Amino acid sequence: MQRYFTITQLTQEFDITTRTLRFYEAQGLVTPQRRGRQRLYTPGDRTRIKLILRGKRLGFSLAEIKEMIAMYGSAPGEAGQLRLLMQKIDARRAELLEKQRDIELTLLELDDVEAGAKKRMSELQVREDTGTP
Amino acid sequence: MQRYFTITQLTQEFDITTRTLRFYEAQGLVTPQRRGRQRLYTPGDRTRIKLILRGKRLGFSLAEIKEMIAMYGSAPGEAGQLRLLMQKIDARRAELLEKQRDIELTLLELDDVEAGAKKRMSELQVREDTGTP
DNA sequence: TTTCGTATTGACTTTAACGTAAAAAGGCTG
DNA sequence: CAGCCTTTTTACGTTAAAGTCAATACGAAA
Repeated sequence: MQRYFTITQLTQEFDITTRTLRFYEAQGLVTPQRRGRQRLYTPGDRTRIKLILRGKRLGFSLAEIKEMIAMYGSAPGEAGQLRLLMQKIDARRAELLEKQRDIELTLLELDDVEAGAKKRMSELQVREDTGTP
Repeated sequence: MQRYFTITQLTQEFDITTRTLRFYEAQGLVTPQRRGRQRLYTPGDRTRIKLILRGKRLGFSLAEIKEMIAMYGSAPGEAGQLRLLMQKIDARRAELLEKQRDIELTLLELDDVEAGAKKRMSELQVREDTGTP
């Protein structure tokens, strides 16, 4: 079981560059430990990186992703803070649900385009079979 | 029934700026007609704008969105082109399905965070009730 | 016709998210 | 210890997607 990951290990695993990971660190999205000057990433850091990349795939900005990650690790807090947290959760959830609908619509449209393409393919096939020019 | 939309009508409907619409036009994503110098958007243009914004919400770049819109309106074409089109469709679909999984995971995590927050809220409530500091 | 408000065009600026290049610092390998 | 490789730091460059600003231009109203 591996305690730490080097920066190059992670860049290879996730297909990103060292520049990217250092940039994320500069933005406060990950804070790897150091052995001397070298960065050492814990499994926890690795998980955060996964979260970041997932957020990016969904079109969130690094600032938004930072906020979401902060939500995950939010301390207990008092009533007001908890209410604020729950508001943020609701807002994010609404966004994600909208994205879900967007995806469904787009998938349906892709189905349509594909159906049309298949139909035209089969028509071409018929012409080949019958020798129609 | 309205034949044309002005640029400001559309900016108000979609909460974007005129600069944005002109930029999309410069990128070849929409091509409104002109009356003199003034832009006139057809319902079809309006639909394309909707598609663009949907694509943006899903994190696609304008270049990708342009490609997808081109797929929708692609001419019949010959067998090779149709096969290429279907490959593109498959690739997009795969991307969208990945985004769907990403969303599901994120929603589950939000549920977790919310559950934790609710629990802490109720604990605070108990302390209030019992007068515990 | 002057004026007012809205549109257009072009140029320049900005922001996020990295890319690229240069210089110095370890660290291991023979 | 010299040579080589990787890593780090610093600084500047780049790209996409607009924002901002200035100079008109147009159409309608007064």
